[in-house]
Amino acid sequence: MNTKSRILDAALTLFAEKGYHSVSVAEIADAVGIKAPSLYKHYKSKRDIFDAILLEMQTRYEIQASSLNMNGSNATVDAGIFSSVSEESLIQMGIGLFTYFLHDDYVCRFRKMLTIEQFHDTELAALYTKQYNDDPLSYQSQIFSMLGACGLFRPANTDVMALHFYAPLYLLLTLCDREPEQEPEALQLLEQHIRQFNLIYKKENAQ
Amino acid sequence: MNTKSRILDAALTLFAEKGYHSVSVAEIADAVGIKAPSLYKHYKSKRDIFDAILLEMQTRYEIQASSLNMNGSNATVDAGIFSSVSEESLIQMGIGLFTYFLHDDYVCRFRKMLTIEQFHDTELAALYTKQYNDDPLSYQSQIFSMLGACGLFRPANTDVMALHFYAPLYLLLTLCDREPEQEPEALQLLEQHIRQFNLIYKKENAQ
DNA sequence: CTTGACAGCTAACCGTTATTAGCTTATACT
DNA sequence: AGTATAAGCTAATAACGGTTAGCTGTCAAG
Repeated sequence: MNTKSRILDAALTLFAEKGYHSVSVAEIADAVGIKAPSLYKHYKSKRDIFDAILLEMQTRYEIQASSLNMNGSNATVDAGIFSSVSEESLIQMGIGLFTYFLHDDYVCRFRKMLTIEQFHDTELAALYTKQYNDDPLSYQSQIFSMLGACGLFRPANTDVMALHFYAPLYLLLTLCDREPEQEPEALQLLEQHIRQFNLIYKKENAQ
Repeated sequence: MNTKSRILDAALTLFAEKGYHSVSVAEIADAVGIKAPSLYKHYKSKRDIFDAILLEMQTRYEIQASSLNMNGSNATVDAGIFSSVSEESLIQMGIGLFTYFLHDDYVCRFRKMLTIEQFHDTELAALYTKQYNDDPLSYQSQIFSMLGACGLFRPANTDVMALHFYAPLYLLLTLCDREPEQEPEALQLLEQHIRQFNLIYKKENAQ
């Protein structure tokens, strides 16, 4: 990996732990293994590094999201995948989403950074809300409306269903960001949550 | 209000918006209407101000929590209150908890500050987890286990029930911290959530 | 009236911070 | 070979950070 992206990587790690202001450029340089002034050969200011992280992560997210059709309007989730939806496949979806969010190194550090910086700037606040509230919720909502149309789930307000499905996931995710050692309990609770969710919303006669 | 507590108040406001490190003592002094060195007549360091906020808010919380019996072990929630539990009373409980968390000025600013500082220090992380995850969840769990014992709710894993009830509340709360103008939609969604929750878990023959 | 504590001020200090200037070296291109 | 560009370095700068010293005025207690 070249120096320019190693700087980004080191900066992201530090920003995620202590926040933008609490990290000095010397610290970032140290983590990369160069001296502070050398950073300026690659980025024109400290703020520029932050902005580059933002840009990088945003494009990364959009690629990921559009490949999953998680982006707002044009919903074309393949209903075929869920035509034979089972409890296990729902659990797999939940745990998959959860562990991706939790273990992808970049995603994880970026989320922590946004968490710390969200009140500084309305742009960052909007970004956080989009990535960790609005997009996942509308994605889930679409899935449940399809499952409802297929007759697999009871008819119900799909926005609320999405909230019921996603909010526990979100809570446990932010918990594990804070206390990584609680991950096993969190995973167990997550599985119980999805099982109970399935029990509650699934039509008795379905499958 | 005397200067000493006005300093605490101003500092909390600033820390909640920008985080500890991004706020200078000059800024705090400015907000109070004095010069920076005068602060040192009341607190011996910047860190001391932060610690005073922590102490103040922690005792405030413990008073509030013990009056609601939200504190961990000794659960003696008065089951009588819920002996005639209705959908409306459940909604009132949820919205009451929500608006208290959201509108109490001190509670709100302190939560934001903890959100920003949670990754700095394991003590702060533990405090956040206690106040916004563990305590509310175990409180709700106790309530639901009582309601289950009364035969008003279907038997189910009460920890998961608590998660189902509280997690949406938590998500919407952190959303409103970030985007206060979304409060009306959040409140509406919250009410729908509780209504659906009630519909799902309540025994059909109850009442 | 005197004294002493309190709470404010200005000036100064010293460490840290982001950033710039200018030098050196190595690599790539002509 | 010669030259230009890239990427590192050291040294320096200017601003800002928290903090201390020391002065002034106020006000209550003796």
